[in-house]
Amino acid sequence: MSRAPSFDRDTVLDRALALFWRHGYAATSMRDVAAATGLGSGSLYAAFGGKRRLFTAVLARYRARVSARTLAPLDAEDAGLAAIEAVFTTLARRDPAAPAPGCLVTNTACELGPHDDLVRAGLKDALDGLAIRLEQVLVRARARGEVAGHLDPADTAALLVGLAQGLRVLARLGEPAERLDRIVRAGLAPLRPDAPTTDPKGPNHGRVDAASAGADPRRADHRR
Amino acid sequence: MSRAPSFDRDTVLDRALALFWRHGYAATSMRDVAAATGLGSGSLYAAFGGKRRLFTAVLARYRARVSARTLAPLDAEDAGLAAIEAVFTTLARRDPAAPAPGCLVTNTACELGPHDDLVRAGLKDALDGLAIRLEQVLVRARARGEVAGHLDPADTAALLVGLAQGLRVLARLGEPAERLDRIVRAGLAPLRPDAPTTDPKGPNHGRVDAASAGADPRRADHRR
DNA sequence: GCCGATCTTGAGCGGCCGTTCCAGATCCTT
DNA sequence: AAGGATCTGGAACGGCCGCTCAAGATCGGC
Repeated sequence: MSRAPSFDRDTVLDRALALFWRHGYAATSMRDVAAATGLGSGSLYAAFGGKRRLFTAVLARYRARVSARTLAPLDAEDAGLAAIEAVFTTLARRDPAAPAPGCLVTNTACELGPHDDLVRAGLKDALDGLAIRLEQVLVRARARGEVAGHLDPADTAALLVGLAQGLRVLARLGEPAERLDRIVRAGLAPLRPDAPTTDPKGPNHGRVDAASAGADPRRADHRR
Repeated sequence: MSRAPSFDRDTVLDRALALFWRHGYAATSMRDVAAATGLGSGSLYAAFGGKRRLFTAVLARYRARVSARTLAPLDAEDAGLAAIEAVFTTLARRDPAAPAPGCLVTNTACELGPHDDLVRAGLKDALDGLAIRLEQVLVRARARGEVAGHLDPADTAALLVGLAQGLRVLARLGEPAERLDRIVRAGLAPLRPDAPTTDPKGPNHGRVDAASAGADPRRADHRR
C-alpha cells in the first residue's frame, strides 16, 4: 500500500552531516538542510522528526562512518604501536574529502556538552570506545615490546584520547599539518621502549648515554 | 559636556562572557546579553558596535583575565616543571567560579575556527602565546635538570598546548576531575628526567638502568 | 536656568527560525 | 479503474534574531 519515499536516507544524513560539521548545530538551519538535500520541510520532519532528532541521527552516522574509518587500524587483529601511529597521523593530516577541518564529535562536545544530556552521553560513549580500543592495542603492543613496559595502558589510552581531542581543536583552527605532525611525534615518542635516547636515529634498544641524558642543556635556541 | 555612561564596561563584558562561555556564540542572543546586563539594546550597540564586535571584546577580556590567571604560574621568574604541573592541574580541575565547564578559547575554536578570520587569528595568538611561555619554562626547567634533556622544548610545548586543548574538550563534556588528573599525570610523566624507570620511586638524576629500560615486558595486567 | 551633547529606553524593522499543515502527486492493493 | 495510504512541496504560523531609531532622561558648561 501507499507511496514509497523518493530519497535515500543515508544520502540525506550525509548532506546534513556536511552542514553540521562545517557550521555547528546552532548555525545550521533546517532550511539549509532542506536546500542541501532537495527535500521539502514536510518530508524532512516526517523522516527525522525535527532538528535535534536529525542531529542525533547525523552524529550516529558520523561515528559509524567517519570515525570508524579513521580508527579502523586499531581494529586489526595484530594492531600495535604502528596502528596507533597511523591513526594519529590521520588525525593530524586534514582529510581533503571532509567537508570541514576538525571533528564533529569534538565540535559538538564544545557546543552542546553542558546542555544536552543525550548528545553528551553519545559523545562520551564515542570517547570511551576509543579509549578501550586504544587500551587493548596498548596492552598487546606492550606485550610485544613495542611499547615501554612501565606505562599503564589505561592511563596512556586516556592520555591519547585527550591528545586526539586537542589535535582536532588545533585542526579546526587550521593549524598546518606539519605542526600537528610534530605534536603527534612528540606525543607518541614516550610510548616507545627506547624513548629517552638523545638522538632519535636508530631504534637501538633502550641503551642510553648516561652523560648526555642527564645534563648539557645550555642551548636556549629559539628555532623556527 | 554631556551625560556619562551609567554602566561599567568591564562588568558588562563579564556578564556577556558568562553567556558566551556557557552557550557559545550562535546560541547567545543580544537580547540575552541585554537582559543579563540590564542594558537597553541601544546602549549595547552604541558601546560595543554589534554582536561580533562585542564577542571579540569578550574574547579579549577572557584572555586577559581568565586565561591569564590560569597560566600565571608560568610567568614566575623561576617557573619550572612545578609551574607546568600547577597549570595543568588547574586545567584538569573545574573552577567552581567559572560560569561553565571548558574554555571559551577552545569552544570558539571549534565553533568559529573555519569561519571567522579575525577571531581565528586571536585564538591562534592565544595558543602561540601559551606555547612560547611553555617553551621558555621548559628550557629553564631542562637547564635545571627538572626536565629530561632529550626533549625538544618547542616540540614539547606544542604537545602540551594540544594536550591542554584536549583537556578542555573533556572538561566541557563533564568528565570527572580524577580522570583528567590521570591524563595530566600520564602526559607530564615523560617530561621528568627519570621518566622511563620501571618504578618511579626516587628522582635519581637521569641515570637509566639500561637492562630494565629496554625490555622485560610481559605483564599485560588489566588493572582498574 | 538654560542649552546642547550624550546616554537610555523600548518600540519596531525586515528577516530567518523551527515547525505545522494541507492540497496535490504517487504508488500498492483490489 | 478506483480507493486509500503515504509522500511531496511549499505556504504559513508564531516567535526570536540582529539591529536601528526616535523620544525622553541626564549631564557639563555657560
